[in-house]
Amino acid sequence: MGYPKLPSRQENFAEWYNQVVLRAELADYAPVRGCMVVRPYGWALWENIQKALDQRFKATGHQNAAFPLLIPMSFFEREKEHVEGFAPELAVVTHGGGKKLEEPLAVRPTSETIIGYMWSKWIRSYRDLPMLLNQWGNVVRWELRTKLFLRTLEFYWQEGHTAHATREEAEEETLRMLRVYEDFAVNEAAIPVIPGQKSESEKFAGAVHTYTIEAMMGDTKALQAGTSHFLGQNFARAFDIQFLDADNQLKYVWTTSWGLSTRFIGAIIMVHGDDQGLVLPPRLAPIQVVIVPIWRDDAQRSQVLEMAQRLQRQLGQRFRVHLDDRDHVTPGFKFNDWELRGVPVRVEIGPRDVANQVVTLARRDQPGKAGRTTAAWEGLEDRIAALLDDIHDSLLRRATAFRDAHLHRPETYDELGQVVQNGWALVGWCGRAECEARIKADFKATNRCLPFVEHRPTEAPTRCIVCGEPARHWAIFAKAY
RNA sequence: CGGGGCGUAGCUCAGCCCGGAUAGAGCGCACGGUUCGGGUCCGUGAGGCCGGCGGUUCAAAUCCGCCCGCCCCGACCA
Repeated sequence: MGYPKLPSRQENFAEWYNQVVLRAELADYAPVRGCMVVRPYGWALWENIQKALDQRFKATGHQNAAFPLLIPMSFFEREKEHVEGFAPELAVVTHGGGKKLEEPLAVRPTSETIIGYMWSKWIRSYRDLPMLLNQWGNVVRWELRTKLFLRTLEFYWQEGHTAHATREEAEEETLRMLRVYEDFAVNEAAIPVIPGQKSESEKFAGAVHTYTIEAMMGDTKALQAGTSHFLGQNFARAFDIQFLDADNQLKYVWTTSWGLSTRFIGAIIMVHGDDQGLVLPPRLAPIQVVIVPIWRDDAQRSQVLEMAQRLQRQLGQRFRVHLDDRDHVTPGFKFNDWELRGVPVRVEIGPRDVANQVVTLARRDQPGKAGRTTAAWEGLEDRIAALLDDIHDSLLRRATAFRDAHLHRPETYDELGQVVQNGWALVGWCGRAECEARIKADFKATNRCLPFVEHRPTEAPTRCIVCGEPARHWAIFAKAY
């Protein structure tokens, strides 16, 4: 009978997710609780994410660097809110080389402190600014409840860190990078996101304010898919990062940080996946085109394989192509297998196709007969290029329609409670933490963000959905990962 | 850390209540053949310290105690 079917997304979304990750061989559980191994297919996806982001970071003037994994414990105590936020989830090295260390070392949960420390040595003059750095690396946060990709004790990410001479410049940078994330999410991952500002209670520990891109998963829960923080002078003061400005005055720098992690892979899975498994956005898919040859006997086998290999070479010039020439599994098995792995386009070639100088194209976003067409060898590359773009567009359209269909504007507190059971609520909010806390306590929904202007109603909000006092913001409340 | 559940083959599980001899099934894996346009079929085979430690007993996967680990729900979170 082969493999058991995946649980459907409808019946058990959480289990569907786990099974997809494991069976598509994106990742596996590591021997330590809460840690994961990213398998080659998952890592290839991450590498494509890295490329797409890194290119954007370079284009906006950033350089990559690498700061160490181990940070003196005392660094975390220099910024009050930062230590309060991160102390509970620090992993600490107390011994080295068989001896107890004089000062324990924290395994970085994020690198503001060590980078701040280094900057205090490097930055002397306004001519040294802006300092625009990024690092690709891993961090450790001792989370209590973990889930593959979404929340693991160790995760991979990029963290950008910048220092500026003025507040305005730093604020601009914070928003610029949020928009870079938005552009990446939409144009590479086909994930529609709502950019916005985090409330006081949801912002990063040590930030003046935090911006986020929020994405709706297939079960309507929200996922913070990327964040950008304006850190003000908090870390500059904590680490004494001062520069001599053009006016000969000694000033503290203004800093930012922004990050996007392997969690984003979880977003890709949960936004696009279907009951057959993964559906990867074409621009990030490790394999964009898989060729499945079909034959009956040895004569057909050699004929079809030869053509399949030619196609592989030809298409390989423009796309990431894989030829599945395994001869111990049937074509039907391969169809299911590659659908599970989310490959956007499948090229089937059998004896009939060879005779007619055509192939059968199957698009992953439309499983079954609906997504199948016949295409001539002539001009196949252009045909596939157009198909990949079309798949990207339709994934984005589908995800946007889904999100909009589940983004509601409840009028009453009770309605809010209803709506967040299966969607997001866009409501007026007075800005007080008590009201946020009450929604969380009553409905398990949190304040995801105060959406930017293009994502809020044109009119001003009237009353806070909770207390009825005059509203100061439009806010999105939702259950979240 | 509080509440609930579960640890037997790579995976999913049966056996445990009511102790008994070489511990089973399906899938997966290996080999041979067959098949190949939607998860082929048949045969042969490999694979287990029954989570760990201790106790009860002539005898423990099975009964008792302690420990460890995992999953789900809460508190915490990229």
